[in-house]
Amino acid sequence: MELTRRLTDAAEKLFDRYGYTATGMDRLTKAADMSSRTLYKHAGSKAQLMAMVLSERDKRFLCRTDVKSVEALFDALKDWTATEGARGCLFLRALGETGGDTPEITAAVEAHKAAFAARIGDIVAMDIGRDDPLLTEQIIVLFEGAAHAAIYRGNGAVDAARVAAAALVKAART
Amino acid sequence: MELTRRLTDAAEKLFDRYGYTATGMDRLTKAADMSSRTLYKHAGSKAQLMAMVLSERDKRFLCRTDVKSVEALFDALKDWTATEGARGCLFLRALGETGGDTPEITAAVEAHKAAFAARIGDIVAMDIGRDDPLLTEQIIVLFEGAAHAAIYRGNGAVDAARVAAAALVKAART
DNA sequence: GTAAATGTAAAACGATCACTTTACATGTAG
DNA sequence: CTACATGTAAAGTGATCGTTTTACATTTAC
Repeated sequence: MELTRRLTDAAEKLFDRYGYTATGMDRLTKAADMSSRTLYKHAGSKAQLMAMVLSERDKRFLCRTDVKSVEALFDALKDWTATEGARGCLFLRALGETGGDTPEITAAVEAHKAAFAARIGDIVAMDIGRDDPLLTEQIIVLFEGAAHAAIYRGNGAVDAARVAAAALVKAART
Repeated sequence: MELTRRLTDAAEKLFDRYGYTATGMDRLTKAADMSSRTLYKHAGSKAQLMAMVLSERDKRFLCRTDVKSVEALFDALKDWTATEGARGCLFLRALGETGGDTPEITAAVEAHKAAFAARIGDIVAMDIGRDDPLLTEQIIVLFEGAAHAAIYRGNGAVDAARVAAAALVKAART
């Protein structure tokens, strides 16, 4: 549906820019250019709308990080922040704003983070030719850290993360 | 003032647990056991209250990370999450919830992150005997990443970060 | 031709928001 | 004795919250 896509696209921008709780439904209806009746017919509730937004974002993230090396992963992160800005992980922010008390949101965050961790594990395995749980955890930490440190440190944080990741990968390969 | 401390302590817990925007003033007055009149006399506004909370938290953070080595830094992080839980950086969460549009909060976050980066720089310098901007940036990223990945990966994220940090420090020392 | 589906605009819902005010109690300093 | 500072409880401020409803227009399908 074109309407649903228009809604989730507008909602993602507003939630990301102003926060989930601080974004009111009237602002959402205006941005998506639809009546509140239609919004509720398509989304059900504000929490479900956020869950839809997170699900779309998860898909987009997995597309953008469909890469074969750890270095390419951090290039992808740099692309992301360049095109969409660096405001931290929208999933963790939504979880924090709702205290984990909103089931739809909590479920969407858990699904994304599981997929994210699996994706990193795959990239690490492709890069060094075998599974490596510790290196995977370290790359997860470096990626998450770069995404959040970039908020106040800028691109330098992503660069530092990539260099660190490359050193760890090199050490793991030998 | 004992009252002010009682207020900021209660507010920090509520903001951390439920989020800044989702925490109402009546919940705050009840938790601090004071009238709203007294709350406003001491805090001025909700945004100023959050700024006070962040300022207190900044002090506590700097006390807890008054260490001399990078390894001790990650031990301190593990202590922190063990005693206070892992819900991500309250400063970045407050910034995200307000979209950077609340001056008192934005200022408190910037002050803390500047102090944090300086602290990491000091620890790195003490550990390897000289300044190292790249290593400092990498430790910032690892610390920030461990704090956020710990939300969904648990203590393993902090352990992985410490091991990675130790390897980077060792490489920088030789 | 008519009924269902899908949309709009706009009013109304009760609840809650951050914040202020009124009215009153208490201790304390000049 | 008085005056002020500091606190409480509770009602009231207008605005905004997420959500539902009413009333009506348009398109699609049998």
